[in-house]
Amino acid sequence: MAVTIKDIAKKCKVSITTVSRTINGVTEGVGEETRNRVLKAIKDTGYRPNSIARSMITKKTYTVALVIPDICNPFWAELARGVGDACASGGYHLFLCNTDGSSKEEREQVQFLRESRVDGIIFTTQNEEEDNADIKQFIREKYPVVLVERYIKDFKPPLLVTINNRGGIKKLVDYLICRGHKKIAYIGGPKLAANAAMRLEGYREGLAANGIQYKAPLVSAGDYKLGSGYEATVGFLRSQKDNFTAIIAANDLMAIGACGAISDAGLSVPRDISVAGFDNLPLSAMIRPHITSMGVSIHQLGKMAAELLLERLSGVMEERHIFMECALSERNSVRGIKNG
Amino acid sequence: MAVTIKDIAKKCKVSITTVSRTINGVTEGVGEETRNRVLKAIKDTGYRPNSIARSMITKKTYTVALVIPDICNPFWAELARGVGDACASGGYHLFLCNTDGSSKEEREQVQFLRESRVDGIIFTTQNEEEDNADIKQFIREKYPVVLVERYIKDFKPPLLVTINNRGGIKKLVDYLICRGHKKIAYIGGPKLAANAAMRLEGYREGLAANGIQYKAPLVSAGDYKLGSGYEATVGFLRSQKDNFTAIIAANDLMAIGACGAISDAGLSVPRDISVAGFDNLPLSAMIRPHITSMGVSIHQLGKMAAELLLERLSGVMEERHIFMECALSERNSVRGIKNG
DNA sequence: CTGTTAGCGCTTTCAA
DNA sequence: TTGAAAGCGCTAACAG
Repeated sequence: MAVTIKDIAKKCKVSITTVSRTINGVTEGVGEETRNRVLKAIKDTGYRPNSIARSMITKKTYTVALVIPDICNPFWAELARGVGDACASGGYHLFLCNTDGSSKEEREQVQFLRESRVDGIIFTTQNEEEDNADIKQFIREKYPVVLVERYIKDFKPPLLVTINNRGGIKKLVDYLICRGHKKIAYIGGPKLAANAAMRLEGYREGLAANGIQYKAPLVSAGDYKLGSGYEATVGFLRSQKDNFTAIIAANDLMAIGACGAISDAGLSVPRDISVAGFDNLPLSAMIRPHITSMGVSIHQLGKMAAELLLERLSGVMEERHIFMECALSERNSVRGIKNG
Repeated sequence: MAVTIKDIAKKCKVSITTVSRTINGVTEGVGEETRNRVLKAIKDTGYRPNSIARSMITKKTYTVALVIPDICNPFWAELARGVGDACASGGYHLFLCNTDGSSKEEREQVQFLRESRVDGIIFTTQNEEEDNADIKQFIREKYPVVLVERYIKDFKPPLLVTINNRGGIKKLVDYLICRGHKKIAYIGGPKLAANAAMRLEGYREGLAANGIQYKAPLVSAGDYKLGSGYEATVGFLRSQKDNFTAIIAANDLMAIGACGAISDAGLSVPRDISVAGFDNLPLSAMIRPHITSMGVSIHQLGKMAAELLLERLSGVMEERHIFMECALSERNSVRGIKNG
């Protein structure tokens, strides 16, 4: 059996209150000598206060939950690290929950909050299955929740971190056009994902701003996974062979898939076709070719989300919406051309 | 304030004992009619039992902690997913802790166990800083801990999952030799890592078994990170140009780095130089070239570790050592040659 | 400066 | 079939 506050009290012949005070660093109300005796007993026995018991009274667990689709996806891993770092700095611990996009797991975590196991939750990504009724309800009840890149129709959550998707992709289009490309294919995200819609908008807007006509055959919908980028590119290569000189993928994973397809077709990136991605995964700078990508610091994204949550948990009740701007990381998957 | 068991009891005009029984599915001792009334009240109020209070009595949290160096490393992410999946299946929740290899964070988690916030811990990787005194002590005290790929000198933990590093690399050497390679360079892991030593042993053993002499200049020590694979390869290319036709990297990340260096030198994998890795990361099958790699299923590795822990938590006290065998995933970073 | 007392929300004997 | 009461390990008034 683990040693408890009672054991220490008995050992030192003081009350548990005195021990409690010592543990909690309450110097006032404990004599120097007593205090040292208690401290020594704690050290000798290896006593650790039972934080479950403590939580029961304080209603604080110093624990938060992060809900993501899949930690194996480098984007979520990076985000999780940012969240984890911020939590650690703030003295919080982190629950990890992989949902694979299912809302069942999300509900699980929400229960966790109700069961007072966590002080707050960070939800990421759009759940495509339903209308987020649970989360909406939950936020209305003032539970500490922060949403990351999650857009709920007709509902503005008090704590939200988002990326400028539309603006980011638009800047990427501008960039490609500056580099001489005029025929730019686009591999989008899942039809139901809100941020995919925004990215697509950015693409259209970018073309329009440069007086280039939008062409449906040059747009394909992927699922943000590598394979779909590959497939889409195979499709472009088959049916649109000479109608594009560059591909923008709505995320880096699909851009990597696109590069694979191009390479498998015996062509070269960027010599034959340029490819640009979105998200700016650290991975994109590691592989060949290094993928030129638009994005925010994902680690920072996670960090900010966690900081927002911790602030809220420390009592700050203000609404906050952090809107992160994208920056270009120019690498070598895009080349300049003369005649698009 | 959240609704408690008391509220339900009051609402139904029964004792909290009756409510408790209903919550816990104890049918004996609760009348059909009473039971339904309670169930209805629970549903109406959205009551969730406070699991902190429950844990205090039962001494169970249904929570385990996973301690890894860095979730951003795809190896650990994959492992974490395996652990997470097994935990979810068993009704457990998962704490994630990134240590960056520092033992401070590890100690943190151990405290967590002492504070009865988690029921058990999975520790991964060798801590290179010290002698694992804390963990050893902890295991001796019979705390539920499972070690993954962690080798502690003169100490056999009761619950352990390891990879056949030596045998795996040896098989990889055999494979390359079968494919005609005789001059095989090797990029090892960190000098202090126990599994790096085993992998190096496998390399030497593989050469010896095939009557090939070990040559120190063809061996370089990396740190399991991509950059070190790159650097090592640059070194080989500079000073050992014609002395090798293939490179074995002690992990896939370094193999990817090696491919990058080769490509940057204007050479091609596998045409000019073959590269093989270890770990068999899913990532290795996604990039170009697809990296031929030896390894175990990382997801499975994590799953087994978690299952071992959950078994232990369910009362099984047997010692278990799972020794996972490696398998080759033949892809296209290695080519057969006639004259090594 | 120190201790007594009353819970936190729940489970678990033990009686009724 | 039910409930009263004790207590998990701790904090937090409130006394002394």
